Amino acid sequence: MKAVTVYDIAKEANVSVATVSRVLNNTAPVKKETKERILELINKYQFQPNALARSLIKKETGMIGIILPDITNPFFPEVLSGFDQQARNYGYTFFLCDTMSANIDTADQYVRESEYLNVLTEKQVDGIVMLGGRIDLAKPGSELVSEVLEVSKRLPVLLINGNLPGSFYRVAMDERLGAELAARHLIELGHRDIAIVGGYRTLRNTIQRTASFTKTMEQYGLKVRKEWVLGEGFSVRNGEDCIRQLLEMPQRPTAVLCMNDLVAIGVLKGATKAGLKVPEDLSIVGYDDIPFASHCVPELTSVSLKVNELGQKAAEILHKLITRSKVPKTTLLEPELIIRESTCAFRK
Amino acid sequence: MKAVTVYDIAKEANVSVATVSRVLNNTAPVKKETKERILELINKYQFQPNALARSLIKKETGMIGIILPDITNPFFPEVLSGFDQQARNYGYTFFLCDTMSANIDTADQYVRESEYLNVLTEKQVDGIVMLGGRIDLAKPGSELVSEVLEVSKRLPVLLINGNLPGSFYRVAMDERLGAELAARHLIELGHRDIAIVGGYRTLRNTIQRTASFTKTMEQYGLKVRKEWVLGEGFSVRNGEDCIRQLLEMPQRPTAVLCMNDLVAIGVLKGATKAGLKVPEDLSIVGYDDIPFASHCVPELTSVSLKVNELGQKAAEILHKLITRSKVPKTTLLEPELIIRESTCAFRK
DNA sequence: TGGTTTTATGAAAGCGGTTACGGTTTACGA
DNA sequence: TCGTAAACCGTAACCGCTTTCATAAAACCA
Repeated sequence: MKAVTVYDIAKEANVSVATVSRVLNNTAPVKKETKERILELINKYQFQPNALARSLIKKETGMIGIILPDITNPFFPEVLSGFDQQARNYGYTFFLCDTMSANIDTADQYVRESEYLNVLTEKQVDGIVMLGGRIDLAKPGSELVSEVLEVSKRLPVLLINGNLPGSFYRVAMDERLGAELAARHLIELGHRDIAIVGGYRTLRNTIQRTASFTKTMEQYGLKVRKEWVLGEGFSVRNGEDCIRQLLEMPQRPTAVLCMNDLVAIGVLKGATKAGLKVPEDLSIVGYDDIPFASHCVPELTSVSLKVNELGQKAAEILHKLITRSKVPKTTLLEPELIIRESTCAFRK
Repeated sequence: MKAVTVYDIAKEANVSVATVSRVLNNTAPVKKETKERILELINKYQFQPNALARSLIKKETGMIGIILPDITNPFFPEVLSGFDQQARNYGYTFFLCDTMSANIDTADQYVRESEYLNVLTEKQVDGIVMLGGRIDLAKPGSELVSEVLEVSKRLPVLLINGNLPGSFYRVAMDERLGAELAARHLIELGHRDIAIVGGYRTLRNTIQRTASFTKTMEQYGLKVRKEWVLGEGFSVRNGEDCIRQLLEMPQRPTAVLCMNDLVAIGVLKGATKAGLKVPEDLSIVGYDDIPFASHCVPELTSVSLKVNELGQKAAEILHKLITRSKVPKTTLLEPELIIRESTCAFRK
């Protein structure tokens, strides 16, 4: 069944394709009865203009690409949801590009990001959002970075929570503030012995949070023990590993700051299994405030990134970039500490 | 900065665009040295063929649309992940179309599905997957159904877990088997008083599971109390509501089958808060086996839909449809009961 | 060696829209 | 009544690629 085109409509309406196009786009005045005749035919044949042809000449597609490492991590759907809410208002549709589904190693993931960058530009997307993944870890001058830089010359690229300030447009959370809020909260509850677990020691957010947390502690005259800063990863499993290690130490912390909620859940799980009561024996602060944070037992105190808002903001900024509005290189959002049940005052 | 085109390459290589196209697609023999010269230029200018132009004439885009209600529900990312793993092998990129982000009411959602159907066909996607949402609830003959039917005349449409067998291609879990497995498990643990909570009474999966569960019970000479079949929804909140209601009844069940894991988590949460021990005082079986099911305390016994596999299968089938291979109208996958810690033998 | 196939390439016609340009009408004010 | 601006509409070029058709040269075969 061949699809109907503007030519079919034009012929049957006894007008030129130009006129059809004009009523389609409301781009020039058309006589009322002509317009109605055309509209009727459009309706009759359920005519749908071919977006490819239109985009080809208009040089805009209304398509955006989002590259992220793993849609299975609940953090990302939340960002996506916010992004979608906002992007929809601008009429964008987006490609979801998952670079990690199916547990592949990071080298492969590097290739994936690169591949997607290619596919997306070939498909002529209006803009690209990169979220997490290798680009967050990449060093200035690395191959991936220069590739992204190259792409961003051709079309808007926005990093969410990305690294390398200055080189790229990015929207991110104020990591320092988040860690500071967590630190203040625990310190004010009377905790002195606090561990920091999870994350990657080479990742910007982990570094910044750790630094800020330490700094805040120091402002209160407290120290963070080196051996209590541990973990390499963002998974539940990682949290379980960490708490096991911590509980084996001669000196145990009374509170733990986790680099994300999955890790926090792991810690919670591990601690509970080891017979500890949370929060009485151990206070836990998560990070990200994913939806499940409020569904744990006990409900998790967590630094809320207002992730949804992050997504919304990203869509807003990307749209500005696409429409060539002035946009600051970096936009920071303020996190908020959501105090729930997994933290309480330290009791001797 | 204007993008480089086949013409630019052709001119500089002293050949026609046809030849460039031929080396690009390996579609006809080209003299070796000519080919090399062209390849070099392609590399030199980082030439990327415009996919729009190509798709316009080839009548295939390598793009797929996935319409789902709420990416924030962890069930969907898991399907997506599986879908992606497989779709990638075929070279597809996909649009994520969320019809519910931002908590809108269902009427609005109806419009969204319809809108996306339009947008996707205009963008000339090669196929569409519909997953959950209104189409699952729609009655034969309803406006949405006839619309989807109309679309599916033009391009392959695949329903995951969809309703209306016969009318559409669909891949789904064997709901009857899942409920049967859960029933058997609980019955063999000695439970006699079992509640069924969550879901929507008008939804196929809820109906089928309830029927199958009831039937299995009857095979053992047991009955399901009417007042213990309750709940309208798939949220944690809904689970909490249900368990509260159940605990207020004079007769309490000793086990609960939940229509998904979110509901199960709600039940777990509510029961724990009410001072019950899970599983000693109450056995809970979830449904879906989302990743978090294994992260709860206690870890959740759940009917595993092997959701990832569902996604993979969907991609496989959609690809077959796109390439016009023979495909059965309905494909059923077998669920599996994952026994963890939230169920145990009934003790008087 | 002459005929046939295969290789190698270009010219040009699309794919399905949008839009610049130009030519008629019609409307309107003086 | 006439001049000018606005309304209305068609022709044709163009977006960037693929593909058919035709042609010429090279390779193969008897």
